[in-house]
Amino acid sequence: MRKIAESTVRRLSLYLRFLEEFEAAGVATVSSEALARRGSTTSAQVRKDLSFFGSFGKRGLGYSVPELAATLRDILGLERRYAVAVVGAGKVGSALVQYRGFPSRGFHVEWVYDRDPAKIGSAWNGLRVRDVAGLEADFEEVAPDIAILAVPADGAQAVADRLVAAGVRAILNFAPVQLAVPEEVAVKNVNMALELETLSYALRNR
Amino acid sequence: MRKIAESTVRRLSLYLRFLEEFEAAGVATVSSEALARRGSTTSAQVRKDLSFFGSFGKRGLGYSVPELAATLRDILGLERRYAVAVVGAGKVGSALVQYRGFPSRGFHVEWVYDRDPAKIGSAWNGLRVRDVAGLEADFEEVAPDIAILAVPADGAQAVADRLVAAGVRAILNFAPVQLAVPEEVAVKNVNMALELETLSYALRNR
DNA sequence: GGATGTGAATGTCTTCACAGCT
DNA sequence: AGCTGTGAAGACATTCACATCC
Repeated sequence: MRKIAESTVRRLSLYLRFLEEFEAAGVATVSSEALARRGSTTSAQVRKDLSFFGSFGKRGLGYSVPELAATLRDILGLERRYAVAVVGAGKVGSALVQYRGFPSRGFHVEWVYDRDPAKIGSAWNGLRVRDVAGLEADFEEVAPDIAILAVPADGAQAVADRLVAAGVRAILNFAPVQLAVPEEVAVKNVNMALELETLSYALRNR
Repeated sequence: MRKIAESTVRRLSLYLRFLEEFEAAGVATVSSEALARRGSTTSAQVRKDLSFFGSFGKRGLGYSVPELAATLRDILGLERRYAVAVVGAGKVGSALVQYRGFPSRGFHVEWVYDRDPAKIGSAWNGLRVRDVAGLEADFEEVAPDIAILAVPADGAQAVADRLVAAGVRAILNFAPVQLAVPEEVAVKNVNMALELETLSYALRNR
């Protein structure tokens, strides 16, 4: 398949959200124009984004809401279940473990790790916090599909190395460091200070 | 000033981080090539990013680490202090209130709001959780420079409207909704489910 | 009639490559 | 000699505009 831009994938993900809203509101079909308005983009952008993957609409009519939603779920790989491990049982980890938006989209946190003996063994939203030292042993049979890294900056690379060695192929990284990983591993960084800094720049230049 | 791409601003923010690391390590000058390696980009990209704002290096030598760091702080508007309000005292709000990376970069959380009477009045990291109903009154004299919106999706737009009316010009939005705000207000969205979905897509297509 | 799907045009971002300064 | 700063080229993304189909 031709390489698809990250920005396109993000928009598809947004479109799916809007479609789910339309579906909940009982709307049966939707035009590229309506989707565009909802996501502050243009109808041409919507159609172009979809056209990379096929043609899913009916001319003169628009798109069937449930059909397009199913198609997008398929494109994004959301028809399946993902087992997720959260490493780092601090405040960020805590927020992620009980984040409501995850299970409904197929992301299920099944492991929580920390290295602090005071936290290990405690129950978190029905999950026992495990010792990060046992990570490799735990993943011997089943590794998580996705690991969420929510440890302090200084330990992040070491944990990432171990996750990769244990078979993890996707990491959502909350630590403010640039992880070095083999190219077959997908990494997405979320850096809150950096987001605030882009706001700072925006404030200054308007 | 010419309009600068968001991607450029994000990279500048990263470069600043790397410069601070170099500074801590006692490195006095750095080449565009060294910065590029650190941030997995190219030396041409680094130089081009900087060139939008001026010329800060010495040919044959590179950039003075402390000087370039100061320049970037200036460009990003980080030489000043930002007063931040967090609205929504759930797990995400909690993580943000005590996030270590903020104060060192000039972002100071000074207000925390919720609408749950059980939470209002409790102390959070030295801050009293306030009733969101009193937001307008609290901001009459001084409004926060930046508001972080960490409330559930259904209440987010209403709170955003009130924040804007109260004078807030920048919002970091954690609610999974597309906020409608006047164009003079800067909004950055952080959507964790969406990040996982881009990982899902990446996993599927490799 | 009305909205899609898509080449072509335009606009934006990144990379190249080298003149010019230290 | 080494590395910056920058026009020009190239790659990529968005928008236009219209033929096509329901």
